[in-house]
Amino acid sequence: MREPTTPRAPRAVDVAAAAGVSTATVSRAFNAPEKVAPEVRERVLQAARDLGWFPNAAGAALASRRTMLVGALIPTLDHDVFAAQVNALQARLAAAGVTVLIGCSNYDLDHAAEQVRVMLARGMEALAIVGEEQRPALFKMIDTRAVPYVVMYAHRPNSPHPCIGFDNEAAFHRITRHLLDLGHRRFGVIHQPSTDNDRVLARLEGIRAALATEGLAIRPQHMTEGPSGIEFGRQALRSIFTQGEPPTAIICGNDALAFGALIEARAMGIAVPQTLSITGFDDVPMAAFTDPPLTTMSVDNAAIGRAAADYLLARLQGGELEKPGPLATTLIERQSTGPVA
Amino acid sequence: MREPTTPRAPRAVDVAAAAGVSTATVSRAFNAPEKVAPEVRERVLQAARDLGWFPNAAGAALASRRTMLVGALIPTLDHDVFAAQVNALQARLAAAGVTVLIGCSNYDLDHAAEQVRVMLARGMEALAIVGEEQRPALFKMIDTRAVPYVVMYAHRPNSPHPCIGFDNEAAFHRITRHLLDLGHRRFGVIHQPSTDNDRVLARLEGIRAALATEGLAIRPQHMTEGPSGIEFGRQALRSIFTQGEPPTAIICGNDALAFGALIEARAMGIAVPQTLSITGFDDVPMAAFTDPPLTTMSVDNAAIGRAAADYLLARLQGGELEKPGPLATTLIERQSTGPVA
DNA sequence: TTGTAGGCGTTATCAG
DNA sequence: CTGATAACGCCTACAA
Repeated sequence: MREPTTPRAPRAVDVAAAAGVSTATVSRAFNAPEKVAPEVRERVLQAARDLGWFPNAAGAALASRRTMLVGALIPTLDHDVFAAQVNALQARLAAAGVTVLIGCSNYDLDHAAEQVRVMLARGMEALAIVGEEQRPALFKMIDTRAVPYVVMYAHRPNSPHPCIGFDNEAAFHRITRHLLDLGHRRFGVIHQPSTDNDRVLARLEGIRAALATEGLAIRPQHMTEGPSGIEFGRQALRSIFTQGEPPTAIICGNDALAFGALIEARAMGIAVPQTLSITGFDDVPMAAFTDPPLTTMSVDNAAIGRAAADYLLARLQGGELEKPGPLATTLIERQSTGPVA
Repeated sequence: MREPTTPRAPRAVDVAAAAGVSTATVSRAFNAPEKVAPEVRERVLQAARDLGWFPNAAGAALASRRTMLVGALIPTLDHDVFAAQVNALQARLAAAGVTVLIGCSNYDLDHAAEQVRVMLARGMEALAIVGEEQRPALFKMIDTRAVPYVVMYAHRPNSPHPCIGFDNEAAFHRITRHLLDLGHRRFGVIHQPSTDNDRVLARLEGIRAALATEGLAIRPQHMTEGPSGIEFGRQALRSIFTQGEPPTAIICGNDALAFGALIEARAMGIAVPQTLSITGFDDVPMAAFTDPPLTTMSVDNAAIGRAAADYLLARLQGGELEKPGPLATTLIERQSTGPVA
């Protein structure tokens, strides 16, 4: 039979009374154990255990002016890439006693700014934000409060923000170069929605710039934009192949889109890579096992999360760090790309 | 040029002074606008905007004894299933002004209990926990503080906890039945680590019970347990097919394992479904596009998150609800299963 | 409708 | 090493 517990949580005074000390000593026993006589400390800890007490964070935050809270603002959790980053960020920060609060913007800039407001109100000591394309008000709030922050996932050389991520433009320049080297001259692109999305925009720019070095450009009808996912990849490939002379290479914004393209190519009897080369981005586990295996770019998302955590932790410790450099991406050449026929 | 901002955040008194009212009115203007004269309210809101002020959550929590915080404890974010649930939970709760704090246990029970301790210390008003297999201390802490909670993802008919999820045992009973109906009599299983994992255990029990109705059981060498993922799926299939008379049907704990089995079967020249039937679980997007398309079980994870949010919200509003029933799962019959040869 | 004043639970300062 | 005591920022009776 459960005793009729009072839902009221025990407080420091209760522990103090039980241990026969003052609340100051209770506090010290938890936050600065070395300042308390071992014997007394043990008595306090025991009393706390008995009562099931631990410091109330709101009270502690108020008094100490430290919340030990860091916020992570991402588009959505429903995407491997962001989930992996946050997961790593969180693991790293947790080890330092910092709790991570996650906010999702659902790719909506106003929503993102609102989330940051909430986070700041909740006393985040630092922030990790995905994407530098944000409402000015967002960065203004952060600035006003002088909260350390880092832009995660993307890294743009001339960004005014500290960024931890890879250079999207360079990465897609690299992919495009790979295809150019294989002799391709007619390209198609299947990409995610670019509105308010600096990463996608940078990727498109990387493709454009690489092609321009050879005096090439993509025909408008071979540029397709739509929801990230297998379904749109299929649709887009079919659309591209019914719009005049088809490309010999298609660059996809991520692996899911590439899977869709691969599937539809097979359905349409288009030989990959003999007739058409296809590239992805992310290198998800399945990419190695499609038929043919997908040429794609590997990004270490966990490393991004860890690096962001380390950067923030250092800033919290007071350091004025210099802006981090870009993280590397690796082109994984598999069999979905080949020399132009 | 940015002015030399004082990093010190403005407080309610500052706003009060600026608006020529008392702090009580400032508070009311934010928390009970209807109790403030429209004109005064506007003045306060304007002053707050000018100063960039919003209530400090720690102070508010302390005074109001409400944190508007709900915790979600999951094994890891690095898994579609949990990320989707949390994403939906969070979206729903955010609409009610509640912030979600996520904790990851990494499948470690001690870590999970520790996370709950932290969450409780931070004043969570309610908790959503994945899995009912937990340290007794975890539920004791929750009970002691009389915090509303719900076990998410799994639903077991006789669980002492309020559960929002599907019945793992019934789901795998159903899959097994499907294969039995196709005439299969020799089975193999490829599943995730079962240690401390009630969902996996329930699934295995569902398979066992279904087979028992036909007087059948799985040979030990055809039961394989390992890390969830394509790689182990491949390995396990190969192992199963080198251990005496092979099964004609293999039940996998999730789609990733099934993908691995499918890939390895193809590599070994085993015809699916003619020689071997394979089933997955989760119905991830890719499942519809493997060769052959995968027979699997569809679970609406977003619905689980939403239902958990609704349940918790109702509890928070004071209702003593009855325990929710199980959510449905749907068998998606594709071409990776067929009649026994 | 508005103001006054006390308290929420902890930590930090300063004596002792 | 330990104990009073005063913040911390806000909310909420209660009184006006």
